[in-house]
Amino acid sequence: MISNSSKYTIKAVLFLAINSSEEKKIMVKDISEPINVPQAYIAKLLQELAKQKLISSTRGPKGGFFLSDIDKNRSVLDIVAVIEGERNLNACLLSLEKCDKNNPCPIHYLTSNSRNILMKNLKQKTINELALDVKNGKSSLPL
Amino acid sequence: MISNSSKYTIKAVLFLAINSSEEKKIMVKDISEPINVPQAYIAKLLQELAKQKLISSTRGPKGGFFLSDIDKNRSVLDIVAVIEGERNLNACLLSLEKCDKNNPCPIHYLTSNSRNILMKNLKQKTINELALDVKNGKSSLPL
DNA sequence: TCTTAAATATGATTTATATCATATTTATTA
DNA sequence: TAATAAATATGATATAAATCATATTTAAGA
Repeated sequence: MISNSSKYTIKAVLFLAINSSEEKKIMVKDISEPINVPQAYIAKLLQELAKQKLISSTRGPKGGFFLSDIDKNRSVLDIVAVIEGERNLNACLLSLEKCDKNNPCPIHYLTSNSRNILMKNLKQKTINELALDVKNGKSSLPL
Repeated sequence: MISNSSKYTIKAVLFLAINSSEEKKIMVKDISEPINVPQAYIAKLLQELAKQKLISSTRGPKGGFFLSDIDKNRSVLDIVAVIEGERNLNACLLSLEKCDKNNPCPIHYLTSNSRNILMKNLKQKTINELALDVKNGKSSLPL
């Protein structure tokens, strides 16, 4: 359900939230090293996010990636959804076929509450809040 | 975190729980078709479960797979753990590195409660209970 | 004890995901 | 406006997961 790509992406976006701003753009090579993800790989992921307007970027000298205020107020789910695609996110963790309350598969009730909680959490939390947690020592890097 | 293989395996084991017994063994080919999983693939998964003593089997004519009473009282988690391996199960859904309450990663609290609930559910529910749900119309096949 | 029907063991192939490489476009600055 | 430094676009390669193929072992029954 959640791929490595999503994890890498969250790392990178969180790094941008903590370290970048409109005035302080960061190059791919200066992101990949501290978050410990291959440069070419995270570049591809960040490019996709930029294309989807979830993060910001400019080309050329002095260019790089950064988060605008709008970007920082995106939810973690927004990020994950772009990487995973909506369909994968909406599939149950374990569930066998399309199923719902009216027509539950045998393990629907083993997975649905867990899944709903995860989705709610990811939807409520903004990138900015994640960054604040780190700054306040509530959670810790290195990633 | 949870692979296709686990889903297929749950389908097959549940099918066995409903349809097999010590006296009524079922061949791979008669399992793969109704649960809609390639024969050679589900064969490999069932063989692994048999090796780990989570399901029962005998070779030769009149042979096949079946669930003993002990098998039926295994938890869903027991099955999934064999297929996924313990390490993958214990990794957070999204989490970045090894993290826990004392040293939470930035998204630890977005994922841990969801994960704990899933694990608890999978651990509590037995194969037999799943089969009963189907028989009582609480959940529905086809898988 | 021979034949047959089943699981088992092993490994090959395919497909998807992750990773790497490179040419192109764009923005800055001299 | 030329040189440079960055993202972007595209596609190639490597690795892992899923799927397929086949030879071997075991048990039943004639």
